[in-house]
Amino acid sequence: MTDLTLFNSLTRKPEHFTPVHPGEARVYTCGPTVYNYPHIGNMRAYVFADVLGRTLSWKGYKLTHVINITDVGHLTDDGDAGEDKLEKAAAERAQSIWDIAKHYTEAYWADIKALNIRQPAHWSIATDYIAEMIAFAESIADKHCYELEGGLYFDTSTIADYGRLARAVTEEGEGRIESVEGKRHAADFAIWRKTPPGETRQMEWDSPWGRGAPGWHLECSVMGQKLLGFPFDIHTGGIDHREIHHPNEIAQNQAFCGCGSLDVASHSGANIWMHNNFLVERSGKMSKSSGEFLRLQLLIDKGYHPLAYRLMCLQAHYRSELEFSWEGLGAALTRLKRMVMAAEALTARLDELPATPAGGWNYHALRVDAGGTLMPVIARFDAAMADDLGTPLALTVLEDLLAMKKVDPLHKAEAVAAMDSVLGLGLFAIERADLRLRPKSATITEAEITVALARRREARAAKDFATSDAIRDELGAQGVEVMDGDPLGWEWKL
RNA sequence: GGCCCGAUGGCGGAGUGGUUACGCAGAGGACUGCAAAUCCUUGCACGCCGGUUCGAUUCCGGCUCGGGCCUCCA
Repeated sequence: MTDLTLFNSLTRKPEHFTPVHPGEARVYTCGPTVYNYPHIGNMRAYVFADVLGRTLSWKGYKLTHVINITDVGHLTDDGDAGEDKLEKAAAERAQSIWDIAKHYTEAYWADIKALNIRQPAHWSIATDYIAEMIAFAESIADKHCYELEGGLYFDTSTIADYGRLARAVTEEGEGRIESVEGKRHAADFAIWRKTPPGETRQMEWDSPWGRGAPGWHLECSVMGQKLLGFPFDIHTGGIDHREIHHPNEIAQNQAFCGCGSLDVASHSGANIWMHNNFLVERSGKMSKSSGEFLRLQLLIDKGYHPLAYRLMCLQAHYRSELEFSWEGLGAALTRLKRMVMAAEALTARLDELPATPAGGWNYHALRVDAGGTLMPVIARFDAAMADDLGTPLALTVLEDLLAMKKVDPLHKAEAVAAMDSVLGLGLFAIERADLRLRPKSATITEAEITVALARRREARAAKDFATSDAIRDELGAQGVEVMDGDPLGWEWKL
């Protein structure tokens, strides 16, 4: 078994994974701010975090994964002149802020489920930790913070190596940020924001610095510390967080730990910081503020199975940008279909396999073919995943395995189940037929298709090919492709 | 303006100092009344200019182009 190597954004180097607590892996993932629907680019971050978690399980670690839900404190801009995203959404829709948060949290969870992302040990909701946030802030206030009209601010000059994760000093720049009056350094950020005099917010709490709400960066520090303890093993998030949010989170963690230098990585709160790159779309970046953005549900409405999108993510390395296109999604769907069909041939033997171990298959749990003929291919798969989550390569190994002839189907079924428990494509959970989603634009029902196909079968039996071809053309005009040699018989054309 | 990335076949996307994954699309074959689906086989690439080297797509420098961040974003 190959040692697990992960790329640490803090050192910008691949590092061997050594758990803080032997046999355990504790992972914190920056989750969504629930003021709007997640787009598919957002979801790439959770597919990545899920694959990381599954790989840690595969390596035999007992995983504790936390994903937070930000339902307060995230401003529309970082100049502190912005509004809270949740408050803004609530005002615009004349809804309770709690309803807004609930609605979008549930939409997010639906996407999580559709993408076969495993449930973390905790979904930590920011507003459940207000008291802890105040306590955390109090503990660092004297040494590292100062109070202004607007609230409590973190003085970034009080800690060493500020911004090291970002590899950039943002002190100067073009000065496009409207600076807050009295801030000592441009990079200083709000720990606690006071509600402006005369205003009332839907979400506000009393604190030693007045009635108000916590700063966005504070939440993650507090929930990570509370649920996983400092230092925990891995902190993940989108690459955008590498520049502002995570450096600020690290600064708070350093202050909390009473540590200075970042020479010891654990002083940042986590041993390894990992960031997934963006999903990009040629028409422009995936930005929520631009209005239009791609939701997973749109993909489904067009007839693509959500797991085709998961496969699309897995085809690229998490640290590479990934280009989204409908053609690319279609390619992933076709690839997934062929993998599912190859796996279907093995399902008859699944009952004979040992029960799936808690937490999924892992390298040590393989027993049917231990030391046997499939170990070389399993070792290749393991090496691919162990090398900083090499999913593109791991996929090719899985396909090699699926194509192998003359191997014991039972052994093969176990190996496929094991690899799939790492990649999470649900090869044994979905069937070829499940991939035939009905596009919303379809003008014909499945019942009508069945009737037409029955008529066509009669015509073919009577060797009346003119009629049978006419029926096929009619169906084709309605977006239905007839496939005589296929068990399904027909498919939607995308 | 500052900081940072990238440039691989038709598209997507790995990887490597010497034999360049893989997927989709394309081509040929099997099968089929035909077509599709499926299976098998297969053609096609490392931005430009220098340097290091026996040898560079891979290392170094420059150039061109593209992208990201320095407002919000995974």
